[in-house]
Amino acid sequence: MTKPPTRIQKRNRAAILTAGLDVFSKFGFRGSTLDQIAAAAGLSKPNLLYYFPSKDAIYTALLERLLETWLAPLQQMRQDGDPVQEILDYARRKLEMSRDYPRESRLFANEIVQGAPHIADNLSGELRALVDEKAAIVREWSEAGLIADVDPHHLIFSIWALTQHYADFDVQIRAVLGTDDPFVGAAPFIDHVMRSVLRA
Amino acid sequence: MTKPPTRIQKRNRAAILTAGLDVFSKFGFRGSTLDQIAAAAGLSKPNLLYYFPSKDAIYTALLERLLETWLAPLQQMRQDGDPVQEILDYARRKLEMSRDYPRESRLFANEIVQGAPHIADNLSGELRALVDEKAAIVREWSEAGLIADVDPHHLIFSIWALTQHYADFDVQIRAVLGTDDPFVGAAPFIDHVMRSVLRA
DNA sequence: TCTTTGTTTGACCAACTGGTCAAAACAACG
DNA sequence: CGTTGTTTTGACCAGTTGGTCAAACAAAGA
Repeated sequence: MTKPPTRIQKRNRAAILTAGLDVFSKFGFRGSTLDQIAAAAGLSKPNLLYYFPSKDAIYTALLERLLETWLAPLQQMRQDGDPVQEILDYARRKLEMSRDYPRESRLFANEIVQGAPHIADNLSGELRALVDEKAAIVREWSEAGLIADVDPHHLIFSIWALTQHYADFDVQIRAVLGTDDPFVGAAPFIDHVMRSVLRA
Repeated sequence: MTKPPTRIQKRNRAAILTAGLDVFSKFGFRGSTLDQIAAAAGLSKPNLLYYFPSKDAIYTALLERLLETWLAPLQQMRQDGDPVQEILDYARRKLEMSRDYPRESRLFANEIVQGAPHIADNLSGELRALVDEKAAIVREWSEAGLIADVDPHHLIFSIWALTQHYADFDVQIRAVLGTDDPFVGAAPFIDHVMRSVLRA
């Protein structure tokens, strides 16, 4: 029987997670220090460790919370509905995620690029199952001649790649474009790409 | 007047750079330790520091060497030549880079995702100039009606995203596909994407 | 008020990290 | 061989890092 969290617990846990997201997404797991996170959360380091047992626990909590929302855009893709529009909408939702949650995107990118040591199970479990399920739907659309004959898995990968790139490689894009907002022009371009690819 | 490197110097410097590439690409700059690199190179830590003055120097040397080869695929794109084929070939070369040099790709990805602290100058300098130059060529092709009317910068970004994704998110792709080789099927898919997008 | 429970902190620790240094070991060459 | 320059190493150091702990401090209910 676990006790309900007090006001202070709620506030401080939230502050720590926000601070952790800030720091971990910028420097990766090993590149981040408890002192940095504590400072960002406005707490002392021992106080931090009063709420979370370890650095790893903060990181893991963040990843778990992230994975929930991370798969939502794909989950919303429905078999009943206009195929092209469904895929276009998925790509749009995914791009919006990159735009609205770039820190989450980079946290995820850091984790994956470094070999996904904390979430390997999830990738070959939950994620794989979801992707396989949706890929089957796309395949049916293909076979029914409703969209072009494309590999469903690679189609999904291409949406991940195209959308996450704008959040993860943010610095590079801004440097090349010379703009402050890396997303300018991205939405119509990706829309055009997906439309072209799906055209039967 | 700098002396020419001895045999031993050549061998050890090369071993250190290889080891550094292995380690840095896996764990990022801060996540890697001199002990790891020394062990991977088969040297003691002080011996490592006999050849390179600091951890930073190894990392910087790697990045510099990398940037040279990293831009080559884009540099090879020529204005005289079939537009669609030139862009297709660029995408193909870029994908081959990801397949043949995944460690380099991840080293680069780690650096960029974490804000490119070591190569920010390069991005807004050399890289931007090259991209702008090639984007101008693509724009001319568009305006001449030789390819579809697409934003040249985003076209280049999409090639980066689509190709690098297979090296950088390697673990995720392998987990979802259940294969050992993340690149299976990637080449024809990307080819199809680019052809569709460029079709006028 | 007193007591209980929850919160915060300063001082501390052991392990690790990047880096130094002097001395030893080795290689090259006359 | 002996000398000279190169390479390697063990011992060491100061700063950082994740984490502990007892004690001080606040909240809140009885």
